[in-house]
Amino acid sequence: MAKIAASSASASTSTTGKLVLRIKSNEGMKRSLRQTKSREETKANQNKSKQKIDAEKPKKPPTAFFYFFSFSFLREDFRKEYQQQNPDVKSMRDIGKACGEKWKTMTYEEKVQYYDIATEKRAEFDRATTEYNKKKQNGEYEDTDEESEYDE
DNA sequence: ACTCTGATTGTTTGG
DNA sequence: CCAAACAATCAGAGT
Repeated sequence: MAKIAASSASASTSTTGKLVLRIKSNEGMKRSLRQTKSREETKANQNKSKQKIDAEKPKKPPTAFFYFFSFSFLREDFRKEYQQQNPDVKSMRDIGKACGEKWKTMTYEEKVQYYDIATEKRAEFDRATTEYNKKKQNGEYEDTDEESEYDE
């Protein structure tokens, strides 16, 4: 069973985006991602731009898994226990793997909790995107859409 | 000392 | 539809 039916509670919301559930062998997924975010943060820090600029494109909200991930870190039990079980483990990646594995083993009901949070967050993100789009319409940025071509 | 990388899955977005 | 990118976390490792 363990089949993640697309008819999830979050799916009921039927947000603007279409939820395409496709479970494929993503084994070959590329993991070489460039987490340039660190640089952005550092850069921002150097810039002393503590205030976040809403004008920027809204960043992608953390997924359910990420919430679970962060939550696990908040849970001292998890970290402590894991460290006790794996004293050799430095920390990050290994725990991530464990989390991922556990995540897959988690039941739908367990995951739905995080999914719900992620769904709500997505709604806000969607709203932010809309507002961002609106702002763009004001002609605030260089982002010249292809549709901006109209006779004059 | 400061900055980056590393790994996990899910969601986003563009072509 | 497919593929690539990017979201947070923290400590280790490199310069």
